[in-house]
Amino acid sequence: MIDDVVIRNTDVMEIRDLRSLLAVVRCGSFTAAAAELGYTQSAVSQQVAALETELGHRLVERRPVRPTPAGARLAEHAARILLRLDVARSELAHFSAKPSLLTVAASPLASPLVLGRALRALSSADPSLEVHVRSVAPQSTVAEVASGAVDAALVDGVTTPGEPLHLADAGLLASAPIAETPLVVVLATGHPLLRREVLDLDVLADAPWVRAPNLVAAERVQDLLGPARPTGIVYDGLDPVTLLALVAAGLGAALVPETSFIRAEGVGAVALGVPSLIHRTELLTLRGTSGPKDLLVGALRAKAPLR
Amino acid sequence: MIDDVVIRNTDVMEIRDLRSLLAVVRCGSFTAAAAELGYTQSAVSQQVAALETELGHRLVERRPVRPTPAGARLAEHAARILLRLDVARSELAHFSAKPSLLTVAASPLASPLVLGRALRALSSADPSLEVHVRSVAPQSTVAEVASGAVDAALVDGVTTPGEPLHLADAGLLASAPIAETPLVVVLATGHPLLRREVLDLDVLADAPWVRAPNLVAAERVQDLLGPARPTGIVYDGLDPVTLLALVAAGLGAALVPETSFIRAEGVGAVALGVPSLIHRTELLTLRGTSGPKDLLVGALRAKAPLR
DNA sequence: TTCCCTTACGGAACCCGTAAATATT
DNA sequence: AATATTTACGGGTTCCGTAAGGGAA
Repeated sequence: MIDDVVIRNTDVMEIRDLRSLLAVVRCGSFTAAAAELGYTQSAVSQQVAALETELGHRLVERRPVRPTPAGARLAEHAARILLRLDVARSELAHFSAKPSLLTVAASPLASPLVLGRALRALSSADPSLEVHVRSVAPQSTVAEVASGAVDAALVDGVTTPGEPLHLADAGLLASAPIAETPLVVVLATGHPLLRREVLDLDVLADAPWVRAPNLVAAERVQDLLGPARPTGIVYDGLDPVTLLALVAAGLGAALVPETSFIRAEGVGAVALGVPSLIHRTELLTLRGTSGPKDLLVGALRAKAPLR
Repeated sequence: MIDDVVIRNTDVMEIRDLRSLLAVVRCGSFTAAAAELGYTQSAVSQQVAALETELGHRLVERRPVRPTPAGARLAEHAARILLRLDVARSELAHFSAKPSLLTVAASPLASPLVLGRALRALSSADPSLEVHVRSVAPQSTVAEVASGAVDAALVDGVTTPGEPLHLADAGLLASAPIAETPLVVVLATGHPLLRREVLDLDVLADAPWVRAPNLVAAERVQDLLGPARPTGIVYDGLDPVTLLALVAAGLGAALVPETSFIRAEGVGAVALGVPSLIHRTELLTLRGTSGPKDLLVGALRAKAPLR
């Protein structure tokens, strides 16, 4: 009759609640988050409310649903925790099964020629090994490896020479350097800038760009371009040939790794005159597990220009 | 009547279970882990059993209680997840409160002179600011900051010149370099090796050591010494003067940062002839929060020899 | 009104503690 | 036999779903 009220299991934050918070923050909606999680809106609402009372902070503003600073920070932690849980589960799964199937993801511009040569060496070494390769956007390679959807992933990105890409928490996944390639600016044939030997970024700051976030994650480039938003269009696909076609059509410039492999009608390339920027390829795998992926790691390191 | 058996919430691993697993692995005993967690042995047993069935792997061997490879790996993940949860909670706590009390932890050999000068500058700049300083072993500084027990921590360790100490997951805590100091070997006065200009490690490999893991975390040194276990005694305290007294008593050599501050009767020092090893001090704080600790960061960076 | 989140409430599942059983030294 | 973990079982709590309530566009 008195206050036999039990506030709440003021225990530690639990994974369930953190996952719901993250879904709400990402979806911008309780309803959508619930659908994604397989709960009712009510359940998600209660979970977030429980977190908020437990922590004593409002985590998301409602109408519109938008994270508070505290909520955004907590969601960031939650994302890393959930990623680590994925990795943990995937690693455990590999403790028992050891199939003769090797699944590889590769971002489209991640040194496909090196991958090709390595896989060829692999097949001739062990013809019974079945290999599956899939193209994914660089942003999703970490999740693919972490969830165990693939055994290994080739990723590429823009960084400074010798500097790793820092794709996940240090030590969460194993990453091996594979290649570093100069960056070039591709332009439509006949573009006046093509006459130059090298191109500096400030020359290109005002030029229209064809941005392809799924092909070249270019935050580093944007940083150097300064606060000025690059003009131009966005190509959201995964196909380098389409990107080059858009450039050839005169829609703007694009930044790609120099590779003698990709040639296209109607485009020309000029070296990028920014020595601190380079295109780098790395191989991501789970740590502390063994399997057919180790063969790939070995073959790639053998073929790799790096080290 | 039939099989209305509900196997178990095959959901995600939950924090509670992971924490119990970690406690069991660390304690080497279900009973001790339960006591530490405030549960009964039975509860801990059930939690670990639940994890094992959910993941389909035996995680700890019983009698004696010892983690399997899979369990050890999972416990490692669990430790990092729990640390991140601590950080998250501490950060959230700082989103509201902003007291005029600054609490600092420092490992004993972490450039105490620099800290002193910085704190003096701080006090004269803001006399109303109350400052508490506490000495802790270097191994526990991360936990102190993560749990919010202190606002900042000065840590020292042995590393390679220019190389950070890598004390936590990258980006989990903010770390600022403060100082790098050469390492010296201290020996009892009259020791024949004191006549040399520099000492190489192989000369010292067979010599007796006074190891002080709470003063100089020396895994890096052990690595270089090779598989041969150093002989000698272990000093488990936090007091450099006691360490020097043990050395002066002739119990063995010790490795400490060169500092004109600490002088003791009966010991002499020789430079360590291993240029790849250096003593480094860093300052750890929470990220994304502000408070009186920012003043300390500023004052230390101003006084710091580095950068 | 409509949409979306919150609150109320009830039932089912979960989780931990007590206690008996079992295994190892 | 003593110590330590597992299993059985019961009670209290938590948690989610249904459904009603409320506020903003």
